[in-house]
Amino acid sequence: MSPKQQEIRDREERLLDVAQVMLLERGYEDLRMDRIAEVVGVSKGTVYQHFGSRDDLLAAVAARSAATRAALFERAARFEGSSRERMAAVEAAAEVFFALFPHHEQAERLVRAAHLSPKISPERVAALETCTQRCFEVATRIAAEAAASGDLPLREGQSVGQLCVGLWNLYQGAFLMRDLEKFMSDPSVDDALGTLQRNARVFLDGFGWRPLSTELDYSEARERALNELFANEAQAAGLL
Amino acid sequence: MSPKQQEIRDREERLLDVAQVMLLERGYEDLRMDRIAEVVGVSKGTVYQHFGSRDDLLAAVAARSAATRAALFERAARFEGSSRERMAAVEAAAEVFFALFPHHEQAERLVRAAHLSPKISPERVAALETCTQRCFEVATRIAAEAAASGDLPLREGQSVGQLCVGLWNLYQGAFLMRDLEKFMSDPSVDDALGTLQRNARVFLDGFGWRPLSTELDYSEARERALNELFANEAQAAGLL
DNA sequence: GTGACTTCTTGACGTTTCGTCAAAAAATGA
DNA sequence: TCATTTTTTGACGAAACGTCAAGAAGTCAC
Repeated sequence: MSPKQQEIRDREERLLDVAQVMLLERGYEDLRMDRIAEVVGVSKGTVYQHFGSRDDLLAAVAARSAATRAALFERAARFEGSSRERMAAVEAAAEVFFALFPHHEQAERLVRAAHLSPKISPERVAALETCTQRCFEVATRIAAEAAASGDLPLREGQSVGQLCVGLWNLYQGAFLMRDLEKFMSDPSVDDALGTLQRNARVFLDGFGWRPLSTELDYSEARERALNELFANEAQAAGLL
Repeated sequence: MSPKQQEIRDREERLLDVAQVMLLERGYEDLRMDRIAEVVGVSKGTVYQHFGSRDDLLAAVAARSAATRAALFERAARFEGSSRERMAAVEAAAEVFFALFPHHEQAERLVRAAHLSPKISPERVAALETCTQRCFEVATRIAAEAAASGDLPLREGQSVGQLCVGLWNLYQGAFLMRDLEKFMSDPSVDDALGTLQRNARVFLDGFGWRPLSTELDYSEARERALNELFANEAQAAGLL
C-alpha cells in the first residue's frame, strides 16, 4: 500500500474517532461536518470523500464499533466450559463492550431512527447488519448446542432464536437504563450492568438451562472469561 | 374556555397528529416545520407558538403517546385476578400500545438520542419522564404485592425494581425487533409480540412467580384483559 | 355597536449547515 | 522532468431552522 493510501486510511480512522467523541459529548445535533473537518485538519470536501453524507458518517461510527462487538462475541465463543458458562462468557463480552463503547448505542439508535435513510450507503447498512448477525450467531450456536446436549430443555413453542432475542433485549435494555437511571429512584437498579447480569440469570433459569444459577455461581465463569479472554479490555473498562 | 382557546387546543392536537404521521412515514429528517404548517394550514410562526423548536415538537409527540401508555397501564392495574395474572394484564396493555402507536418508540428514542437537547422545554421532558414512572409504578405495585403475599419469592439480591426493569427491557426490545425482524431469518421470532409474550413468561417463571406458566395458561388472562379492559383498543389494533 | 387594547398570525428575512464542484495542488509514473 | 491522474480545497447554492415587526383578529367595557 502506498504511503498516500495509508495516510487516507489513517485519516478515516481519525475522522471516525473525532465524530465518535463529538457524538458522545455533544449529541447528534452538534455533530457538524465543518467542525469535524477542522478538528482533523482537512477541508469539508475531503470528509465527503470518505463519507457520502452526515448520516453515512454516523453509520460508519456505528458500524466500526459494531464490528468490534462482533469480534468480542466471537472471542467469547472460544471460552471453555459448560454450555451455560459459555453463554456467560458472551454476556461478559457484552459487558465489556457496554463499558468500552458508551457512544455505540446512541449511534445505532440514531441510524435506525433515521429510517435507514437513503443517504446512508447500502454497504454501510449491510456491514452494520452483518455485525449484529455475527453476534446472534455466536449466541445461537451456544444455545443450540445446549439444546442438543440436553442442558437446555426447550418446551413446546420455545426456540433457541427466542432465547437469543430475549437475552439481546435485556442487553440492549441496559443501554436504555443508563439514560433512565437518573430518573429512577430505586437504588437496587442503579447499576445497569449488575441488573443485566441478574436478569440474564433469571431469564436463563426460566428456560431451565442447567446448571441453574441456584446450582452454580456464574460470577466465577464471568470473572474467568474477563481474565482469560478480555484481560486488557476489562482492565480498560474498569471491570477488573 | 373561549372558542378561540378551544381552536388553539384543537390545532395543537392537529399539529401533533400530522407530525406523528410524518415521523412514522418519512422519518426524522423529513419532519419539516414548514411542511407541517402547510398541511395543517397555518404559518410556520404559529407552529412555533405551540412548540419552541423542532425537537420540542418531537418531544411533544412522544409525551402525548407516553401519556396514553401510562393511562393504559393504569387501566390494567384494575384487573382482577392473581398477582401474576394482573401483571399479565399490564403486559396486555403494553401489547395494545405497541400495536396502536408504532411511531412512539422512534419518537422517544430520538428524544433521548438528542441528548435531552436544551431546545426541548423542561416541562416536556418532565412530562415524558412522569409517564414512564407511572408505568413503572403500576408494575412495581403489582410485583410488590406479589412479593408480600408470597406469590413471588425474591431471592438474595433480587428486587421488585430489578424485575420491572427486566420486563420493561423485554418490552422495549419488542420495538427493536420490529426493525430487526426484516434481517432475522429465524421464523420463530418473526412475531415481535408473540416473542415478547413468551419471553416475559420465561422471565417471570425464572423468578418463580406463582403460578408458573407451566401451571397456568396466561393466554386466558391476557385475552380476558384484552376483552374486559381494552376491547375497543384491542379491536382497533387487530389483537382481537 | 364601537373603539381601545390585547392577543394571535403571518411570511419575509437572517443564520446556519449540508452537500457540490470547478479549480488548484499534490502524487504518480514513464 | 513533465503529462496524467488523483486528491484537496473552500466558495457557493440550496434548504431548513427560528425570529420578529407589522398587520389581522379577537376581547371587552361602555
